[in-house]
Amino acid sequence: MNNFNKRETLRSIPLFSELSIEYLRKITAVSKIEKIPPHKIIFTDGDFYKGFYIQLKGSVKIFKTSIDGKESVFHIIKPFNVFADIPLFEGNNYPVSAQTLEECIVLFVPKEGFVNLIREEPEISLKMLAGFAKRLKSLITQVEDLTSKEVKNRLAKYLLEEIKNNKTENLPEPFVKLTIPKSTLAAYLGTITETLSRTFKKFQEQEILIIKGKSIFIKNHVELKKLAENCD
Amino acid sequence: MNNFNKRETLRSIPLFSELSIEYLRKITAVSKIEKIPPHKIIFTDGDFYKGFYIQLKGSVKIFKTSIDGKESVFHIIKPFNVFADIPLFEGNNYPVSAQTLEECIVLFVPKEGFVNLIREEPEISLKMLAGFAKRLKSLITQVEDLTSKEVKNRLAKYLLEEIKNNKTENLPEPFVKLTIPKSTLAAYLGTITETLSRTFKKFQEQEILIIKGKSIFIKNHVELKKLAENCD
DNA sequence: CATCAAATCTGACTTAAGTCAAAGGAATCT
DNA sequence: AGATTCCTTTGACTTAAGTCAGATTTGATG
Repeated sequence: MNNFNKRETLRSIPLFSELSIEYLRKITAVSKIEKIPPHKIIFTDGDFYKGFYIQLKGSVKIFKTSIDGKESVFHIIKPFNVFADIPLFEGNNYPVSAQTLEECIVLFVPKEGFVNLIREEPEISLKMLAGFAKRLKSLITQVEDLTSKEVKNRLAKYLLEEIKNNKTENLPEPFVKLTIPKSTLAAYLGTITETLSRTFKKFQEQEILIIKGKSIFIKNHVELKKLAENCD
Repeated sequence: MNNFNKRETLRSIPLFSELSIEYLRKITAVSKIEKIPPHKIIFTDGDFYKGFYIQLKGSVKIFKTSIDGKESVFHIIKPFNVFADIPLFEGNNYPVSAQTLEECIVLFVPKEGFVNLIREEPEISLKMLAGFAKRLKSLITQVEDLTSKEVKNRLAKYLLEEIKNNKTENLPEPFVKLTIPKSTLAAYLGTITETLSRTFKKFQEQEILIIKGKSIFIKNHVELKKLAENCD
């Protein structure tokens, strides 16, 4: 499908990179490359668990909606990251929901037999443990930020991370292109759209940044860094 | 040391329960049972990583202190749980701090060679993956609660969980004995002592519970459940 | 390109929860 | 026991951020 040769693709995924040909074949035999349209729900919190995904193109929102309709966003999945792997080891249902933010290409790996594969190929479990460890750290940071920082600090931190991801930090004027809707960003920062909008406005008034459409140009990198570290 | 025979103790820890005698011996050879006095810092965020711990007796607070002195509590470790295992797979330093809340007995396992052991005994990595998966879920819930619930809801939820843990839920009057100081509970709920104190007061005024010293008697279990689910 | 719907912004208002300061209570130690 | 220190509670005040309602912009679609 598309430009995605399956064998080649699997090789380039860190999780599988050191797998023997034999096991690689086993996985290609059962896994499926899927193209998913934008804004499509991939699975919902509580659905029966079928398997996990490896993101190849586009981004996916991992979230949960509470009884009263409030949405919490835990992760924005970018290419080559794995998602929905927790239930391989805990529980029989998806603990969260996933929705594409744009058109996505993913590799779906059904759970059947995968745990046995892990048992046989210790390198995979070490890679998975490393992946889990990384995510645990990121969630710890998220909890810490939610309890000890204000929205302006969390937004500043997010923007700095995006600048790093896009490698524009050393430009005279670093910038960020918003790839997710503001409503999703708000939920990811643990707030609502109105508050996010007001925070952006404040930043513009203080001449920290300028917004043009989906692009945000950083005017005062130093001040943004101060805000991200909570020393304002 | 004490009533803790090392071999016996290791057997009773889920993580190691299915280990062959040979490996059990390897671990007992390097691991150490330690008695730690109350309120002692075991390690601090940023310290060079030496190994992980298995809680045998007492409870330990896993936390982080921000630049401006605010404390976030991520976990209260109870017996037979593992802590400080993340850096085995990610980074060279402890990402959080740990402090005993009372006198504790722990088993310390130095990192040296442990990762190799995992490589050789796939059952251990599966157990660790399961442990990580469980903690990821708990942190996801924590993030969700912090973003979508108020202090009263989070406190109600905590109390219900404690009732379950102490198995007093089916008594005519369920109760909880606070094993941690209120300041720690406040940080765990993502708030401060003053707010926690006021919330307890409100609950008493609404006759949901009665506090006598360190004991909390639940008068209105139904109402507490409603609060925990955010339908008040 | 005109129209509709969705996303975003703005203003007025409310409120949960934080800050600061001070008073009780409980625990610990000679 | 008495004193010191720590923990918890209470009151008065401030503020960040949520709610609600309406305006504006943007994007999609025929």
